[in-house]
Amino acid sequence: MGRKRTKSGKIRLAEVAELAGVSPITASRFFRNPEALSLAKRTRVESAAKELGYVPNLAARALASQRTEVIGVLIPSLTNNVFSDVLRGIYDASEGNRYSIQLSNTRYSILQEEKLLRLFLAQKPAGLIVTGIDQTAESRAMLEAADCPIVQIMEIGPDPVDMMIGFSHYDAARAAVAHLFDQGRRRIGFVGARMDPRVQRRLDGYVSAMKDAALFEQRLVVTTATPTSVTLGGALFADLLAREPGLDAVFCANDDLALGVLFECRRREIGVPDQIAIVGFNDLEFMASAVPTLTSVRTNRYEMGKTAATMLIEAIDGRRPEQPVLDLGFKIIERQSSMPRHSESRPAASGAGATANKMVALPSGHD
Amino acid sequence: MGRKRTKSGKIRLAEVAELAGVSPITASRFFRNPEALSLAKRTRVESAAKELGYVPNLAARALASQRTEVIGVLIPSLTNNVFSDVLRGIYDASEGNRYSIQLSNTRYSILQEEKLLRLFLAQKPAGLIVTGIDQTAESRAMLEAADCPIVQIMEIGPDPVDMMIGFSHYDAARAAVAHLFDQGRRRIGFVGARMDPRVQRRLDGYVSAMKDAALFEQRLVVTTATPTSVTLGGALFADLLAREPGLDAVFCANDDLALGVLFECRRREIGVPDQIAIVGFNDLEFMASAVPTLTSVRTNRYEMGKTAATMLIEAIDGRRPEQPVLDLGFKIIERQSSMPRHSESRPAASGAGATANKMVALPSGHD
DNA sequence: GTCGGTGCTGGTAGCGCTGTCAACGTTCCT
DNA sequence: AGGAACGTTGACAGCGCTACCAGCACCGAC
Repeated sequence: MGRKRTKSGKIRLAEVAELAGVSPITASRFFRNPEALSLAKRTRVESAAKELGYVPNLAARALASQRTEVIGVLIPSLTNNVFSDVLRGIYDASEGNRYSIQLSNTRYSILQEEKLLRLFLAQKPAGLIVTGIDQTAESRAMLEAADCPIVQIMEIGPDPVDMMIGFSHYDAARAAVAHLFDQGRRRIGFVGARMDPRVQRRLDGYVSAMKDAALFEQRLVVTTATPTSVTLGGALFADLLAREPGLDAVFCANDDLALGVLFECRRREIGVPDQIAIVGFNDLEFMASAVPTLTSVRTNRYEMGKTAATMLIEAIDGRRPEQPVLDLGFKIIERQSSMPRHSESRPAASGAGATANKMVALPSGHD
Repeated sequence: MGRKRTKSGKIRLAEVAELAGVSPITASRFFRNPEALSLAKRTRVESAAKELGYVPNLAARALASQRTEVIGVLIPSLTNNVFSDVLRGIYDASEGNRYSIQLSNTRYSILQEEKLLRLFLAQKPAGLIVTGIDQTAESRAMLEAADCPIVQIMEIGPDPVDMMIGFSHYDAARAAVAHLFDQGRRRIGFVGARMDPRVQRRLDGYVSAMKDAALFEQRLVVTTATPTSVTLGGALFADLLAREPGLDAVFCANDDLALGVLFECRRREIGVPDQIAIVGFNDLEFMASAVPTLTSVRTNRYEMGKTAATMLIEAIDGRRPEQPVLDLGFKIIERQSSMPRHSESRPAASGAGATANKMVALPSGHD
């Protein structure tokens, strides 16, 4: 392989123990439960380990202890910004403790998820983070039978496998539509892509809110199974507009689509919000910076990942949370794109950068 | 933990061997090197394994064989879109074979990188993917001494540790500036954030191109160590404009900044490209969809990740690539934002969505 | 003074798999 | 026909660590 072959710089636990003048078992305990040692031995082992640069062999530990210190994470996409925030939270929370993250991408396929789950479970993970609540029956059964704590993330539902953290996409969508009603909008379109279960529930929320107001029409809904993108937002909006020229607002299932809609409006010289209001979903960073600034539903993605991993680790360590289901909520961040029609839609020419920055500094979404 | 405790559904290799009527070693070989078995035994072991639902115990395998089937990946950011594309490539390439990805986030700190490297190396990974060429001396030494193939990604340099795949950020930046020269621009500003080594090399490329044309001035450069964002792009551009009102183009170190600049121009009613041309870097999806569409330097991020992982796995399996350093190149994707001044800057009102889509379908950047 | 409890420590015995090497049967060559 | 060469198989001996349980010292309680 062209690479040097080291003798595998093996410093074993036994060597540490020898240098410290204790038995290997005592040394082992030092790494797993230092409080169980007398102070004298603890310091002896500690300095011996440091002196030798000892690093435990995880494979041996896993084999002997019949469990790993791996947290399996199943997410449906690596591309979606939403998941990169969640992941960052998970990785941040797992830092500094002994657990390591094993990530797998289900690509929005519950069959793939089932396969990966089987793989994970076979290695006896310390814990599992899975996305959503729509598993196959088989997956569900495996999760129920799993001998480790499990957190379902991204949304909440009535029947948690174990723990659960997220928010109601249905309620969030209803709130977004209610906001548009408040702004005097009536003919509100829905634009959605990928149509995974969570987007579907956003659609359901939109439909129910529209029906409650007796404003629902099927032609107001444009969706596709295609993965989301900014460009796609523009294309779907074009479709929507062709079907319903009297449109006065669009609720987009995510922010990329919303940005695409905004660009398409600009292309067609449709005033935002004067002619059409736009509301996105997730409140990605650019929403506060667009012109006009774009209203969105803020979701606490980083916090979700971080809390999920923290809860999971606590549970692994035997400290189960008092509250296994956590609703992180959401927050409508009202910006220019959904202001009432007669308000001025464009900010003063200069100093607008400051305006955008001010939007970013709005009260954070931890509701 | 409130979870059922299974008896740990252990089907050992020995049981498979017994059912198949062979020795455990033969069964073991079946999973590692099936060609070494006679066809009869191979099928016997195969069906026995399937019948019992055998899943190998990776910990035991790692312990006995003194090596893992883990590929360590060190990247500086989980937030940055650029890395999510690279990661996706890496994960895609690692699918279907027996290697699993272990990801760690250095957060743009080479000290953190060194720490993580030490951690990884202690577990004897099968291979390593590290970002960039700017390691600490200590890290470099560890990499040199490592007993596994290593791929450095994201850029190429003169002194690979082992394998290397990327492109020259310096050349790419020079090409971007040359493109702006071609379009008749002279007072070209540079906007950069985070200023990690690769952004720094883009700046170096910009500076050298500007100096070659005797057009360089320090005040044309605005940078910050702050992490990048769309909003930040607007703010940095505002700074730049205050320093140099005669500006006629901006080269942005990434696309988020470029989008921020575009929005800021819109806010200030500065025509793009009539007054100011904008060029971004990476060619994220939204660049083709913005209004006007935004010129960018296309980089082959997904391919980079995928190829890196593929090369690495091949090398692990003993098939080292003939060419250990791979330059994936880049490509200037010329769009409206950098058209010459006198051309019409806005497309026809309708059908522009199609235009944007056409841009997306341009010949791919495999130079 | 003996007893049981508590805190700490150590010995024994694997966890499930694979590296090494020897041995076997078969084929091919001379 | 004999032997070497090859392909295939199996026995043995751990990999480095920890679970389990026993043992020791020391304590206070009866």
